[in-house]
Amino acid sequence: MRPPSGLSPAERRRQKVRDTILSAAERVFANEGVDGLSIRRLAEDIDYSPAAIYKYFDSKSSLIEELKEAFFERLLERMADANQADVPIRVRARRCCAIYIETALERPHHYAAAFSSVSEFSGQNPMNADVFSKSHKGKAFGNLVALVADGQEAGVFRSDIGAVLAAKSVWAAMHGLAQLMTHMPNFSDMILSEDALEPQSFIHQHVDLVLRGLEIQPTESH
Amino acid sequence: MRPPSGLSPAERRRQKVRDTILSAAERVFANEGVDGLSIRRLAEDIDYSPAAIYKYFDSKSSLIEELKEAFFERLLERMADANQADVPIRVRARRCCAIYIETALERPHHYAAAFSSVSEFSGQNPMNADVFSKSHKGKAFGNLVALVADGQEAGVFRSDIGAVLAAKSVWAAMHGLAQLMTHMPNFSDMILSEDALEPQSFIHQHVDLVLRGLEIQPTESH
DNA sequence: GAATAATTGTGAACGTCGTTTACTTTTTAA
DNA sequence: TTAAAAAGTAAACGACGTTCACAATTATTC
Repeated sequence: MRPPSGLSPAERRRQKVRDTILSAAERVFANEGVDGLSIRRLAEDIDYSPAAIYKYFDSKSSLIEELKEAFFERLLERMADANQADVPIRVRARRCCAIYIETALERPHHYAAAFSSVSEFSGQNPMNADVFSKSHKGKAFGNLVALVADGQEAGVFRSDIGAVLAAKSVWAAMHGLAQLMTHMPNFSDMILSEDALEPQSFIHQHVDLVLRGLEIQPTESH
Repeated sequence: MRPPSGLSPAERRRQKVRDTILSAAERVFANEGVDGLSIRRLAEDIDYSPAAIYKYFDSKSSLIEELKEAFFERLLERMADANQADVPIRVRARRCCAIYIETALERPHHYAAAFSSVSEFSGQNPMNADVFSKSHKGKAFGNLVALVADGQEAGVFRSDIGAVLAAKSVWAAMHGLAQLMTHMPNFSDMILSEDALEPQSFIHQHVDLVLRGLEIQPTESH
């Protein structure tokens, strides 16, 4: 019934409005974060009434959820690019970790929002693991686990720790630096003032220190 | 003029009301976080009008600031306790790191709030470093730097990285795990389900992995 | 084509919030 | 006792997310 393009004109028109809303939200959110983004302001920006937004999104939080997912899609792509099979595992791992932090720093508000709510894990719903592994965030973590497993098989990484657990440690270490650099004004400043080191160099040093803890024969830093 | 106790009756009465507000806020905040804490609700809890709170605190955020500072005071104490000079540096460092994460996990909302706002560092105000080093958070970091320096002098930690930079790496790594465990429902769940490891054991493994990267002669894990 | 149904958009309202203002009551100081 | 300062309040302001009843538009069916 529908033309080969797959979308009816009505559906296309709807998508267009949806995208207008999303990109207006993206613009505000990237600059001012979740506090600067209000449905009413968004509506004014795109010349709609506030109520109109609710024909396209269930709630403000679900709108933001889409922004976050788009960010993690980008993050996943960038990490996949950095993970070329023909380069040594040690280098590959370092590149992936560094690109993770750098991407987070490019969009600090997105990254912060993704880890903003404290989970109240009252009842453990077993489905959560599934929805996680299908999100971009989950896929990025899956790639990291595979990377660690590769390194273990190659005899470069310690095998006395499970690949999943090791990946979690690495992730946590990278996440922590990204979070601190975006959330603490002093943190990056202190780096420059007291130690005369570029932020990027510090990222690499951090990545190196953490991965060194995972490697069997630690490389002498050069 | 004033009695030896140092505080006039009026001042004591004022302190008492202030404490009433603070402890009511603490109770709500610890259980429900910043979203559950509203000035109006707080006022109702302690049978005052909302406007009354503003005779004791400039704003909601400055009230929360006090809750956070109290938490970091506690954190500082706990880390100082774990840092006994007579125990080997390797163990001391591991204990300090573990207690940091565990304390964060005990009060996830406090910990999250302390790192919730993304800094917009438009103009770098040079005073920030000073106010930081005088906060409990800053003092805790100062202790960590001293700990790292100790280890370097003892020939246990690598000296090719500045003590401040190394301390930042370690802090970031610990912070990351605390943050992920409190913010991601899956994270701790996955640990148990897929790897059958207690959260506490995972914390120690993480600490060990990171500190291993800082040590000259990596200890074989036992 | 006209009639019907579904979708899209709106203004006004509800209940929430942090905060301020003008005012009264209580406590302190002279 | 009287003047000044502090503590406490009701009411309002402006902003927020969200819902509801309703008008306008578009799509579907006879």
